[in-house]
Amino acid sequence: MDRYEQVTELARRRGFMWPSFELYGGAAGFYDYGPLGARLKRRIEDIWRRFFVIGEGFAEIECPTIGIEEVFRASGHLSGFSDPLTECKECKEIYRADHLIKHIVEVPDALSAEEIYRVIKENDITCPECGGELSEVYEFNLMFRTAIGPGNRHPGYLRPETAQGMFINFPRLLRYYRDSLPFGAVQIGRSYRNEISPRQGVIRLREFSQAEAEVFIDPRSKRHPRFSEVKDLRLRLYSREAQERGEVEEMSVGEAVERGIIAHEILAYFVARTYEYLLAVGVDRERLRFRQHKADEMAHYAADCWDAEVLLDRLGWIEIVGIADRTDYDLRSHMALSKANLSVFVHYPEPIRRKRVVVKPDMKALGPRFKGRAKAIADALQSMDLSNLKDDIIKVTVDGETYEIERSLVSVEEIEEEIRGEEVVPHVIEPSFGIDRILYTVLEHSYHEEPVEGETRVVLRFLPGISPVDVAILPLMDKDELVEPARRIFDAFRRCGMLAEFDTSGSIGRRYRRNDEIGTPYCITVDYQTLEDGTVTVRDRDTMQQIRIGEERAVDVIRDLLSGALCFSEAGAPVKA
RNA sequence: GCGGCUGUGGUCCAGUGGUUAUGACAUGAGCUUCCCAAGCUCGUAACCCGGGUUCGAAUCCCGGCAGCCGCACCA
Repeated sequence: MDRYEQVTELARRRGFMWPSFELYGGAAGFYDYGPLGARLKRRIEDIWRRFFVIGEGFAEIECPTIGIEEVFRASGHLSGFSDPLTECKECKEIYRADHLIKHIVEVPDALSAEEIYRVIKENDITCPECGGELSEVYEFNLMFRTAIGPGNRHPGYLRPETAQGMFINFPRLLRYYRDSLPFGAVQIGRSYRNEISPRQGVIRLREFSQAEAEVFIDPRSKRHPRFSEVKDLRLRLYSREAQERGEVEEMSVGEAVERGIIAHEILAYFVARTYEYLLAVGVDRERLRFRQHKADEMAHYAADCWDAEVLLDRLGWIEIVGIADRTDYDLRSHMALSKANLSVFVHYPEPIRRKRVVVKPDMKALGPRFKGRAKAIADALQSMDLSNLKDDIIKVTVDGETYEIERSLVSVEEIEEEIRGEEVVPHVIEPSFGIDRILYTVLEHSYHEEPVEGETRVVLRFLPGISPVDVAILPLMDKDELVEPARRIFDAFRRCGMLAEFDTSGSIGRRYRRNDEIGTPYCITVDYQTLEDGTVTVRDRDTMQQIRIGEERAVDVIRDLLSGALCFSEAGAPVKA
């Protein structure tokens, strides 16, 4: 059994996660989170909120998971998110149809399925494996399609990313942020991709959870005001050049920007915050690196892109976060299709005063004379170079026809104007997190086995605040005189909103092991001494050491231990082994 | 999707064309003043699904589903 198997087996058995629809034989690409997994996921998401919603001040929104066709036409998912496939009629092998005609057509991407099929036919292309005849080319789109309302007139698509919700709400968000850049909006939610063959448990799912931030910035400056907070963080970077050499470099974020390894401060800032977040949920620093996309693997619009990758036992280096500079691609696409103005008016610090020469056609005269064409002619006059306006008769050509205008009908004035700012289309920096992959990584990186008196102890070393259960309350034995005070303590925890478990079953040692296996950081045991002096023991998951504290302090001590305000060895009197 | 391997209680695994399908661990009840998976008693719990062959199928055959590995795919 390798680590992947051990972790997934534990996860299934103890209620973290398991394949969906097991009752009916299952369906690949779908996973359920059980009682512990759902809590763990919520905690991972809540820490994400602490970083990006609270820490960065990005507003969290929630949009439908079904989108209408226009959204995905603009985003490019309708055309670019599908692959043209063809199948060999003999050996049933499936090929990317566009790959088969690469040597004939320069840009196969531009062709429709029918056109690709025609090229295949005309060039007698056959199955590369067996030489058999190829089937018609069909589009396989990775988006799930459905119908909105009865009939098929309004197709809907399950969103393949949460990002579009932020883009299409840009005007509302901009108003919310009182018309000023930069600002960010985030969404945590489900996305859907109809993967051809999902594998590896929760690593490639057809329905998965993303946490995405879209940070709208002024494209004229890619500096970040809080860059100094992160510039000394040292990260493992696997840049394009480093990948050529095959070795990861460790350097500070500031150095990476100075040397031009990370494109700019803002991108680097979010790489750094991502690093801090991943450590905060329990990703192992030694098994984490940031890898830059190579030019050919980057989405065509992206200016630079860095993935956070983690090392997993069976699967190798896996992408768990992507941080991309999407430039203004998305907003411009939506502008083009929706005709809405998605730019922002940015004020200059000081208005710029500028002299300008303006051409003013005499519309009183031009209007009656040229009627419907007057506007076009006036526009043409205004866009003419001043040097052409010197003659007594000015010749203007509009739509192939030439008109003669007397010079007297055109006045030229020099005016001084004040320019207070300009319209910019914001660029977007997008940190995009795969929550399910992060959750699996946290499980695997937390998983430890250690020998204890000839037995193997399995411990999930979750960071405090991540573990699905905060504390377990255990009567030493299942006796009324011990159970009653233990219940009292248990209730106190519940009243304070902490996740406590109560367990009387089996020997005390067995219960400690059970809690180790699900990562409960502390166990409180009520024993016979509790009845005498009102103290209980607190046992630390990682060291298995114990201290004694007064029963009435239990809630406070555990809370402070979890928050890090208190250190275990100083929280109470040590218990002799 | 293709090819190979696999599918037995919650978990891991044994096994056979024929009565009531092994075992371990886990789990429930109980006993034991029990602090690191101890012991004892009793219990719960399984042959992936569908079809075929057969007097009889969990076992053989076919199909499906799922998992693993390889290929392809991975915006």
